[in-house]
Amino acid sequence: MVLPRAAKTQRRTRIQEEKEERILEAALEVFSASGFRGSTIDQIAEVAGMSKPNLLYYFRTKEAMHRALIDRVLDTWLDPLREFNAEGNPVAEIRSYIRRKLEMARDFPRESRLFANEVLQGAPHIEDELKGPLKQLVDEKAEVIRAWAKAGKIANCDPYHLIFAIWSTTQHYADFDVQVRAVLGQEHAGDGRFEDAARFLERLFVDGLQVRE
Amino acid sequence: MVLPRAAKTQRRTRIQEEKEERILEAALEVFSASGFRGSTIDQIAEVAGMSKPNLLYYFRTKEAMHRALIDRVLDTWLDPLREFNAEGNPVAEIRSYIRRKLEMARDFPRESRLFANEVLQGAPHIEDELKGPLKQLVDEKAEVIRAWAKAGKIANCDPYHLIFAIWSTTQHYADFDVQVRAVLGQEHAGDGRFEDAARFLERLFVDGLQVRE
DNA sequence: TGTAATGTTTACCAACCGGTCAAATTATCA
DNA sequence: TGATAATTTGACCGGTTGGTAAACATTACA
Repeated sequence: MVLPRAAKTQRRTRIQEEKEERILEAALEVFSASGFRGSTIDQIAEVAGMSKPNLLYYFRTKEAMHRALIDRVLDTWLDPLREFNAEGNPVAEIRSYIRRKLEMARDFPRESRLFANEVLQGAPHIEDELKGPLKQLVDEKAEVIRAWAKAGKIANCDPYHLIFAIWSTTQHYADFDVQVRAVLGQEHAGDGRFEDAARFLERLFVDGLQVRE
Repeated sequence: MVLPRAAKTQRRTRIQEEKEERILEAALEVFSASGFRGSTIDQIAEVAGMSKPNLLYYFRTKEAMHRALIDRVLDTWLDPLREFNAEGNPVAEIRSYIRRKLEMARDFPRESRLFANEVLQGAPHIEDELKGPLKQLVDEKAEVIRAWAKAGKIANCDPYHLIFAIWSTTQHYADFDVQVRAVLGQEHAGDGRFEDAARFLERLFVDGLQVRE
């Protein structure tokens, strides 16, 4: 009998886990570099070191691979925002949020580009995630920031646009890496630009959010 | 005789100008939404209301269309940075730069996404522009900012990362529009988010760059 | 060990895609 | 107006792409 995909939902064998892992890793590599439409199953198969039909044995369609990848990565991607703590010191919380986001841009640029590609092209596959879990989480943290501002702990500012500003400035170093490198030139070959960025951004946001007399 | 593309370089007829205009407009629409690889000539042809071979009569290849589009748009896109004036008041200059960039994100989001798509996927077609004209312009303006900082007119900060921060925060509202809308929800249906963003960003950068005692 | 389920591959298909060609149509201008 | 050049189109081509069918190989397990 051939009931591969149906059986999978019941119990996963060692082989299944290994292969699905390898496929998703390869899919991340390819999708993040070329976007959904720009990527081909053959490319992913080659990176994964498997044949195309073999990939399609584990994921019925290209879309299914993409979806599985999104689902797996989205949670991790939002972790830094989740750690945002209402009880902590506001300035320290914002500072460490920036730092964590920058570390992710440095260490997981493919994940960042995966979402950037997706959102840039109208988010055809993740609309629900944006309007659901993402919005919910941001609403919650925005409320925290608003409370801080009301209590006079930080300057009065629009919490949503603050979050957007932190997202955009930090993810910029992953998504637009080529541009950043091109502008900075050869002398910033290593990871030094991330430290420079951290210094600049922490200062910008901390000073920019200081309560003005 | 059929010498279409050769003749074009000598003098352009009314029809040629009109059609090339229509094609590039359609190309902007399609390329900005799907990236280079994700776009097809058929899509562009349909948007332009012309047949595919007709398009290829004016632009020999898909790449030629893309290149012509990039060349046409890049100059306009860098205009706000060019207007950055060394003689002006530093805070006012930065403030109006932010404002102009935000206006462009609002009024020309397709142009922004065109470049975002390109850079995100490794800038395969605009590498030269990034390392040449763009870097040159940024170097020049970075020097201006550095001089301001040295003269104590603004806080001491890395001028390159300041420019990156302004780019990323403003272009975010064009490139990640879907996400911004999803998070803000229906209540921000109109262009109000741009005014909120302007208020927030101007204040963030102005206060963040104030000279600290 | 045998056998049924799981995993892999080869060969293939229909749709799509970038691009060509030659014929047909339209504009230009002497 | 007529001839010549410029423009437009339909038919087509070879290569690619997402996906399938079925034969073959391997694993798990009674």
